[in-house]
Amino acid sequence: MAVTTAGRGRRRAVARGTGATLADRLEALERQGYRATPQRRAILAAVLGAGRINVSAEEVCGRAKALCPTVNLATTYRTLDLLKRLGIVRRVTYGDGRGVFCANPDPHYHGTCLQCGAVVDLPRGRIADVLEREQRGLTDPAFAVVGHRVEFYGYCDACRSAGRTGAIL
Amino acid sequence: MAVTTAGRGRRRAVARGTGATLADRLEALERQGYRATPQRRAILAAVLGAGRINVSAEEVCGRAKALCPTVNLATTYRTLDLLKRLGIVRRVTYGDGRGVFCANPDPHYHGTCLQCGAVVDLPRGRIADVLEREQRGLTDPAFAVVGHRVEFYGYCDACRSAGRTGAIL
DNA sequence: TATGCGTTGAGAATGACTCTCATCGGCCCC
DNA sequence: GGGGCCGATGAGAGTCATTCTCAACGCATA
Repeated sequence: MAVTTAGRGRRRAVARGTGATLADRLEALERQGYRATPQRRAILAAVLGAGRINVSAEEVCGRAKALCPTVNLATTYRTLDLLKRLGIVRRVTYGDGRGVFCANPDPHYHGTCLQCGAVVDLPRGRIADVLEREQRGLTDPAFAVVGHRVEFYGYCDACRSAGRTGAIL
Repeated sequence: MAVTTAGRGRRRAVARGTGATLADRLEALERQGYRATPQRRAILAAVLGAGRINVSAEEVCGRAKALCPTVNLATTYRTLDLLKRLGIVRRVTYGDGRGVFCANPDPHYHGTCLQCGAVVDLPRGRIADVLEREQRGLTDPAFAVVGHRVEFYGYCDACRSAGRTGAIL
């Protein structure tokens, strides 16, 4: 993975994240010995094209089809799984169990819209530091904590703009 | 274990939080106008009997069958959904999308075992206060936060005891 | 007892995801 | 250039968790 200078000021050494372009990620794929086929390019471009909004496998397939008509749903799942294993994309799970994919491989949190179910990337900010500190102090005889994931509930921009904020938590 | 209408003689199944017993919850069910049928009693007892370990619908069905042999998987899902709507049980989703149910209706966090996938209730402790304070300060133009959920990763007691702690995050 | 309706079991349907298998198509060696 | 190897693909079947449908059951009330 080509490490860009974009994340220089960050403490974490994972600079492949927000700064990594489509080309960077395709290069990473090839460096691991996998072919950058037209289908894989289209699928990766589809995930990247969604920006901060996380997309389902079916959505990725639809978007990828517009770029490469031969893309198939099975190939989409296979490719997303491959990209996930290589750390190029992440998979998160909706409250209802549906999986969505995001192109931001850096640790971050997610916001799930209570109204439309959209999953949006959120910056970790100070919360991560606080949680990591607290997590070390969390001593429970029944469970040894090694990491955490936070999911925020709320309303996405589109639903708020449309005045749809009535769903209950 | 027989399904009794009152928790007579039994220790409280869930002594934390509200301290609601099986009898309390059945009463809540009836107060809302629903019948406390043998199947529903068995299903509720099955969830309560799991204690701090959260159980899948299939597991609940299996445990409930031991108490009331006529319990069916469809009835289990229906009843769990009803109990969830009444706030008597909670449903949380595994990382892989599978749903598990817990009898603790109070807000709390969950620990998912990286090795065996078990989901364990964890106390919120100081983390909740810290997160709620931070959450109010989280101003993002794309998302309005109203609540949060934390999932910790780690190793459950059984896996640690057996030395199975090799799974990667 | 009769009636109404909430609840049930069985099994089909659904939706997300995974697997299988024949085929395609780069790449390497001759 | 030709042939073989093997990774990658599309189509469709299979799996798994969950939900829906529908006829039958059984409790409560009249």
